[in-house]
Amino acid sequence: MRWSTANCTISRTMEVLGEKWTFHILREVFVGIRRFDDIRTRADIPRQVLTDRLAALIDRGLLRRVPYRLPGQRERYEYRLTQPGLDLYPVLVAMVQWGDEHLPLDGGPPLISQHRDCGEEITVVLRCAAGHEPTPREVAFRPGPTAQPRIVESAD
Amino acid sequence: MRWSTANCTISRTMEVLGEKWTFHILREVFVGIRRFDDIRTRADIPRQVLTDRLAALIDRGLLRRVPYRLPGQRERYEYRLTQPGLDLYPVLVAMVQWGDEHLPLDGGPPLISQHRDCGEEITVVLRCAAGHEPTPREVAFRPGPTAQPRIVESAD
DNA sequence: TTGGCTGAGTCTGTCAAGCAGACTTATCCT
DNA sequence: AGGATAAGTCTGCTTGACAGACTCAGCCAA
Repeated sequence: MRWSTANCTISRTMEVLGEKWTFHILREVFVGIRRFDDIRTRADIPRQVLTDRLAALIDRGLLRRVPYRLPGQRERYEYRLTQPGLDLYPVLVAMVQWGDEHLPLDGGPPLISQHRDCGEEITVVLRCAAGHEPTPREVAFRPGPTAQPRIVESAD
Repeated sequence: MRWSTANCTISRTMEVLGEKWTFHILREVFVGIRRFDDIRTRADIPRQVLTDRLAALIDRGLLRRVPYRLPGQRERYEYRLTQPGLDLYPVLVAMVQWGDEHLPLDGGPPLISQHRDCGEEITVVLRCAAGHEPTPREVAFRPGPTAQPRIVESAD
């Protein structure tokens, strides 16, 4: 394949999600842990790093700060998912699914995602526009409209 | 929630996939780029880092080294996905899907995944065991069998 | 009204990791 | 013998991760 990957979607996505603690933070927020110290102590993230990552996630529009106030406390902020953040759900579920299969714990998974309405467990499946559900081997990548021919440096 | 995340599947998965260049490398291998220098120049990864990541991915069982020989060249090795590696396909597709939606390029995506048999585009969908296809908001996490009560340090 | 508590940070110094650029190695071809 | 090539290793600089201490704002109780 003679296509550049300079503008690849994976690269652009990893710009936003690619740093070490990002998914840990998103996991916490997804399960309902929204406050700085709760996230920090549960995920065991260094303060500085958490500060930086939260700022980046807000900057990128995946989280937003929402004021809250505990009785007898001053107003503080908690972190909630925006719609773009919520849309990462399939990524999280796919990762958990992979981890539960390939890095299993004795006794079963520590965390299960379920359909709120019926309580049944949730998985991700691959599906093509024609309704088939291919296995990974039945899938291929092809260049899209904005694929760029790769620039090969000429010898000089 | 008073559950520890010390053994969370996301943590265990990120141990394997969480470093900066890992997904870039997997992307290359998924699209059929399997050789050291091809991966390095296309993804623009420092040599040292690529060496380290490939070794880690082999160590974790996501890639394997396969000997090959170009005409008039000595035998070398290329890197191919193992079954656990191939099983990451839904994660990659979910990430690409998210990126194409939330970090779009003018003119459309640079890379499209398609069903090999029918050529139709592939997406991931969330589905529960009862056959529903919930949106992210209709989904919840709950502790599984190996969830551990969180240890809260007592003040002393 | 002073002093302490709490959540959410910032500051500082150390140490590991990322990275670029040069060098190495093994094999093949001419 | 000399050159080409793929796949590395080596060296040194720079950036980021991290722990531990410090800060800051508002609230409360004495």
